[in-house]
Amino acid sequence: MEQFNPLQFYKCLADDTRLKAMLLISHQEELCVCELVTALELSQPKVSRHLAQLRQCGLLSDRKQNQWVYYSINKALPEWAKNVLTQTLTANPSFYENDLTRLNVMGNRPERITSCCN
Amino acid sequence: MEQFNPLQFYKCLADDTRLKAMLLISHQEELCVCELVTALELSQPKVSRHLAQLRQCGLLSDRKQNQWVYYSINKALPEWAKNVLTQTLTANPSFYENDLTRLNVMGNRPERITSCCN
DNA sequence: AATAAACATACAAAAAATCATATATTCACT
DNA sequence: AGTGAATATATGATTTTTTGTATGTTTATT
Repeated sequence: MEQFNPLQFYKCLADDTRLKAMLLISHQEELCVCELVTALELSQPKVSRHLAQLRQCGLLSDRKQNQWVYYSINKALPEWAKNVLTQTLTANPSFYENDLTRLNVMGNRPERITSCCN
Repeated sequence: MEQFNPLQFYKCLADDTRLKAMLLISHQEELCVCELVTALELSQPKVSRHLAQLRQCGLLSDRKQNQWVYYSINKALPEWAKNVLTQTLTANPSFYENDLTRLNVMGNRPERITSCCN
C-alpha cells in the first residue's frame, strides 16, 4: 500500500457498490463476500472485484476462515478517513437501510468462530 | 438541487481538480475562477467546468461581482459533509500546499469589495 | 475421487467521465 | 463603438471506469 492519499480514498468511495460495501462493513464490523452479495443483490464477481480494489487501496483488511473471506475496515486507516466513514455512516442511514434489511433476513449466514478457537 | 446523497458527494470529490478546488476554497473562504486557474495551473474552461459541476451538485455557491465570479462552500451543505471537508483539509496539507503557494505569489488578484458597499 | 460452495481473476465490451478546442457572453475601459 | 479580460458552454475525441462472462483456485463434503 502506497502513501495514503485523499484523492484515491474518495475515488474508492465514488461508486455505489464500494460505498455501500464500506458502510455495511463499518456497520457490521465484518462481512464475508457472500453476505455482501446478498445484501447488495449483485453478482459475486462484481462484489469480489470491488472488495479487492478496496483492499488494495488500504481501506479494507481481509481474513480467511474456512471457505469464507471476511472483510473489515483496515485498522491502519488514517484517523481522518475513519472519521469520514463514521460521519457518513451515521448521517445517511437511508442510503443503506434496504441492504441492511436484506442482510438481516438472510438465511444460512456463515457462523463466526471466535478467534480464540482457531 | 435534488436530495443530497453521499454517493454524489463522493463522486464530486473523486477528481483531482475538483478535490483541490474544494480544499482551496475551504481554506480561503472564497476564490474566483482566475485565482483557481493560477493555483491549479489548469486551463480556464477545465476549471470552469468542474466548478459548474460542484455548484450544480450543491457543494459550492457562487456570487458575481463585477467581472469576477467568486465560489465558496455552500452554507446549506449538510453538517456531515462540511465535517468531511474540514477533516480532509486539516489532515492533508501536503495535498494542496503547492497550489496554495502559487496562489500566494499570484500577482493581480482581484480586490474583494466588502458586501456592505455593493 | 468427485462434487459443490466460496471466492478471485482475466479479458473484451460497454458505459461514463474527462479533455482540448472553439466559441459565446458579460462587464469594464477607452 | 471597439477592445480586452473573466467566465461559461458546446462538441467531438479520448481516456478511464465499470461490467458480464468465463474460468481458476481453494476448501469442505460425500
